[in-house]
Amino acid sequence: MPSRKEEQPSLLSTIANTIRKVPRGRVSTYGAIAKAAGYPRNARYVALVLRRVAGLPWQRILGSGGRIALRGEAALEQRFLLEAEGVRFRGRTVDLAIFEHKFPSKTRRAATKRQASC
DNA sequence: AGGGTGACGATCA
DNA sequence: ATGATCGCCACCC
Repeated sequence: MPSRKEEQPSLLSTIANTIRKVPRGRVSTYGAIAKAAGYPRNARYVALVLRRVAGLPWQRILGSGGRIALRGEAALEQRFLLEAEGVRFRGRTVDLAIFEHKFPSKTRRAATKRQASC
Protein backbone atom coordinates (compact mmCIF):
# COMPACT_ATOMS: atom_id res chain seq x y z
CA MET A 1 0.00 0.00 0.00
CA PRO A 2 1.20 3.44 -0.75
CA SER A 3 1.90 5.28 2.39
CA ARG A 4 0.04 8.37 3.45
CA LYS A 5 2.46 10.58 1.67
CA GLU A 6 2.64 10.74 -2.09
CA GLU A 7 6.16 11.57 -3.00
CA GLN A 8 6.19 9.44 -6.11
CA PRO A 9 5.18 11.87 -8.84
CA SER A 10 7.20 14.59 -7.29
CA LEU A 11 8.40 17.39 -9.45
CA LEU A 12 11.88 16.69 -8.29
CA SER A 13 12.10 13.12 -9.53
CA THR A 14 10.27 13.92 -12.72
CA ILE A 15 12.67 16.67 -13.58
CA ALA A 16 15.65 14.66 -12.40
CA ASN A 17 14.64 11.83 -14.71
CA THR A 18 14.28 14.21 -17.59
CA ILE A 19 17.75 15.54 -16.98
CA ARG A 20 19.16 12.04 -16.99
CA LYS A 21 17.86 11.50 -20.50
CA VAL A 22 20.28 13.98 -21.97
CA PRO A 23 22.95 11.82 -23.59
CA ARG A 24 26.64 12.35 -23.44
CA GLY A 25 27.91 14.84 -25.96
CA ARG A 26 24.57 16.64 -26.00
CA VAL A 27 23.12 19.46 -23.97
CA SER A 28 19.77 20.88 -22.99
CA THR A 29 18.46 24.01 -21.37
CA TYR A 30 16.62 24.77 -18.16
CA GLY A 31 13.55 25.80 -20.05
CA ALA A 32 13.61 22.76 -22.30
CA ILE A 33 14.01 20.40 -19.38
CA ALA A 34 11.16 22.00 -17.52
CA LYS A 35 8.97 21.85 -20.56
CA ALA A 36 9.86 18.27 -21.36
CA ALA A 37 9.07 17.33 -17.79
CA GLY A 38 5.67 18.93 -18.16
CA TYR A 39 6.26 22.08 -16.13
CA PRO A 40 7.05 24.81 -18.63
CA ARG A 41 7.12 27.58 -16.03
CA ASN A 42 9.55 25.86 -13.75
CA ALA A 43 12.86 26.53 -15.44
CA ARG A 44 14.17 27.86 -12.17
CA TYR A 45 13.22 24.72 -10.39
CA VAL A 46 15.39 22.73 -12.76
CA ALA A 47 18.35 24.60 -11.40
CA LEU A 48 17.29 23.80 -7.88
CA VAL A 49 17.03 20.12 -8.75
CA LEU A 50 20.52 20.16 -10.19
CA ARG A 51 21.87 21.51 -6.94
CA ARG A 52 19.86 19.22 -4.75
CA VAL A 53 20.12 15.92 -6.60
CA ALA A 54 23.53 14.36 -6.92
CA GLY A 55 24.55 12.17 -9.83
CA LEU A 56 22.91 14.18 -12.55
CA PRO A 57 24.75 15.25 -15.71
CA TRP A 58 24.60 18.80 -14.48
CA GLN A 59 27.14 20.06 -16.96
CA ARG A 60 24.79 19.34 -19.85
CA ILE A 61 22.22 21.85 -18.73
CA LEU A 62 22.64 25.33 -20.07
CA GLY A 63 20.69 28.56 -20.02
CA SER A 64 18.68 29.82 -22.93
CA GLY A 65 20.59 30.17 -26.15
CA GLY A 66 23.19 27.73 -24.93
CA ARG A 67 24.72 30.11 -22.44
CA ILE A 68 26.43 28.90 -19.32
CA ALA A 69 24.38 30.13 -16.42
CA LEU A 70 26.97 29.48 -13.77
CA ARG A 71 29.45 32.05 -12.58
CA GLY A 72 33.08 31.99 -11.80
CA GLU A 73 35.07 28.79 -11.70
CA ALA A 74 32.02 26.61 -11.91
CA ALA A 75 31.37 28.03 -15.35
CA LEU A 76 34.86 27.13 -16.46
CA GLU A 77 34.47 23.64 -15.11
CA GLN A 78 31.19 23.16 -16.91
CA ARG A 79 32.69 24.28 -20.15
CA PHE A 80 35.68 22.04 -19.63
CA LEU A 81 33.51 19.00 -18.98
CA LEU A 82 31.33 19.66 -21.98
CA GLU A 83 34.26 20.09 -24.29
CA ALA A 84 35.61 16.83 -22.95
CA GLU A 85 32.38 15.23 -24.13
CA GLY A 86 32.77 16.69 -27.57
CA VAL A 87 30.48 19.67 -27.16
CA ARG A 88 32.03 22.65 -28.85
CA PHE A 89 31.54 26.26 -27.96
CA ARG A 90 31.14 29.19 -30.22
CA GLY A 91 32.28 32.10 -28.12
CA ARG A 92 30.50 31.76 -24.80
CA THR A 93 27.67 29.63 -26.06
CA VAL A 94 26.94 26.21 -27.40
CA ASP A 95 25.26 25.97 -30.76
CA LEU A 96 21.97 24.45 -29.73
CA ALA A 97 21.01 23.77 -33.32
CA ILE A 98 23.73 21.14 -33.28
CA PHE A 99 24.08 19.93 -29.72
CA GLU A 100 20.68 20.31 -28.12
CA HIS A 101 19.02 17.06 -27.20
CA LYS A 102 15.50 16.71 -28.55
CA PHE A 103 13.07 15.24 -26.11
CA PRO A 104 10.25 13.08 -27.39
CA SER A 105 7.13 15.13 -27.54
CA LYS A 106 4.12 13.92 -25.62
CA THR A 107 1.53 15.22 -28.01
CA ARG A 108 2.86 13.57 -31.12
CA ARG A 109 3.60 10.17 -29.79
CA ALA A 110 5.74 7.85 -31.75
CA ALA A 111 5.74 9.63 -35.03
CA THR A 112 8.72 7.56 -36.01
CA LYS A 113 7.59 4.35 -34.42
CA ARG A 114 4.34 4.63 -36.20
CA GLN A 115 6.07 3.82 -39.43
CA ALA A 116 7.50 0.69 -37.97
CA SER A 117 4.06 -0.69 -37.26
CA CYS A 118 2.94 0.16 -40.73
C1' DA B 1 2.30 30.91 7.74
C1' DG B 2 4.78 34.30 5.03
C1' DG B 3 8.20 36.28 2.53
C1' DG B 4 12.80 36.15 0.44
C1' DT B 5 15.34 33.58 -3.09
C1' DG B 6 17.19 31.74 -7.45
C1' DA B 7 22.63 27.25 -11.97
C1' DC B 8 15.76 31.02 -15.50
C1' DG B 9 13.65 33.55 -19.45
C1' DA B 10 12.06 37.35 -21.98
C1' DT B 11 12.14 42.16 -22.65
C1' DC B 12 13.82 46.95 -22.38
C1' DA B 13 17.31 50.75 -21.98
C1' DA C 1 26.61 43.28 -27.24
C1' DT C 2 25.94 44.08 -21.91
C1' DG C 3 23.15 45.36 -17.88
C1' DA C 4 18.85 46.15 -15.49
C1' DT C 5 14.03 44.74 -14.52
C1' DC C 6 10.03 42.07 -14.27
C1' DG C 7 7.43 37.81 -14.22
C1' DC C 8 7.32 33.04 -12.69
C1' DC C 9 6.79 29.54 -9.01
C1' DA C 10 8.31 25.94 -5.78
C1' DC C 11 11.58 25.76 -2.22
C1' DC C 12 13.65 27.11 2.12
C1' DC C 13 14.06 29.47 6.41
